[in-house]
Amino acid sequence: MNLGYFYLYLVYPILRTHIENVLPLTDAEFEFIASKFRPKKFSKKQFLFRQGDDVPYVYFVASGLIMLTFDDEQGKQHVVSFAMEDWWESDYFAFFSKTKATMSLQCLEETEVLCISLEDYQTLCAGSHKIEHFFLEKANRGHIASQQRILSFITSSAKDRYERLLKRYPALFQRVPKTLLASYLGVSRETLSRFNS
Amino acid sequence: MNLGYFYLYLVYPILRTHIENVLPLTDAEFEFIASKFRPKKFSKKQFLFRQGDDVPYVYFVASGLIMLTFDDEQGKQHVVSFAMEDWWESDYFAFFSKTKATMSLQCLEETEVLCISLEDYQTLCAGSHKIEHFFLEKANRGHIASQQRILSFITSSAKDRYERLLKRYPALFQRVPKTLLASYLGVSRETLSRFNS
DNA sequence: CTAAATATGTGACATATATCACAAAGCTAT
DNA sequence: ATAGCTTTGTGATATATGTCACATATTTAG
Repeated sequence: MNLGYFYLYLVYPILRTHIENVLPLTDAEFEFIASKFRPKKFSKKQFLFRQGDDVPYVYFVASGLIMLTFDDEQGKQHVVSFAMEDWWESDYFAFFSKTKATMSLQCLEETEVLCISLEDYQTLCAGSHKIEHFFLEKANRGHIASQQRILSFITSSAKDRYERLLKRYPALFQRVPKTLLASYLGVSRETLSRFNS
Repeated sequence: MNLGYFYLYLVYPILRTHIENVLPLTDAEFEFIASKFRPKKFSKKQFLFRQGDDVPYVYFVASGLIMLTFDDEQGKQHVVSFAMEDWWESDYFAFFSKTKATMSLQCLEETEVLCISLEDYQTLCAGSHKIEHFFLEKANRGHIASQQRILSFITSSAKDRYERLLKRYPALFQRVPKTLLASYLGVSRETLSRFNS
């Protein structure tokens, strides 16, 4: 299979650049990796999967914006995380344990992803020390980022969390309705609105 | 080197059992792994490292109990996590990026650990596909656990978080002062005390 | 272009939690 | 056994945030 094939889809070079930020790859290595990823395109509001579904893939977001949400017993929706260009997302627990999703993954904009199944993920890791190392690196960074977010819940008021988010990801405030940002921050929409005054 | 050497320290079999919960190992493989870990013992209140120090190791807790804490600008201490028998802990960001610790790691009881340096960690991963896979598995589970905890901050009141913690880790309430549990839950000591009535 | 749906801002009030102060109980080291 | 430190509980009060209600602005679909 010719490497050129993958470049018909603009998403593949984005993945390659993303991986090579962590470690360099030969063309052959990338071709092997790319052969395990499938491109998919979703429209705004479409679900990649819903609570209760199987979780067939881990997703690499090449363009667009998606959110991971959890619906509680009272039917209230909570935003667990956003994922934009260059981020990985899934319900990792359900994906790895082959259980049903406890969360939903939904598009906030038209979004292009590259996705990989558990089987292909395992084949890839077994066949390439490098890519396994890359995924370890990503998992560690994800873990660290989560710990930072936990710390912000323990140490900061909602207003402080809001201001830090605004500073770090100003673009989010243009792209995401305030109701969802409020949910992500763990406050009511009304309280978040009042932070502006 | 004889495998028996490692078994002079009771901590090594604990590590082996722990790893074999994820994947089986031959004696030779475990010997290689064990050769990279050093046993250390700390007394109650002793610091494994403090905010501002280098973070020389990742720690596997064989016995005892430690906590990861963060001191904010006002000098207030916050508990980020507890780690008891069979858990891994460190300031992972500082460890991997070789920067100074943003958190402290301190013993709540006399504690025995096995620790590994970044250099040995990398040697281990480069030399054993299996152990790299094991660490990937751990990192993923850590990431998942953190996400669960974030979810509990977004969706639940302090009282609910308290009750869930009590149910899941009843032993903690015997082993850890309430002030520290309150900090871990992100509430004041007084509020936590009132949950009992 | 229009109607409906969605998103946002704000007042009034309820509730959860923090803070401060103090006393009692339990540990710890000599 | 004693003095001092740490831990815990609880009242009074302050503050942050949630909830409900409604008006207005903005976006979306036909």
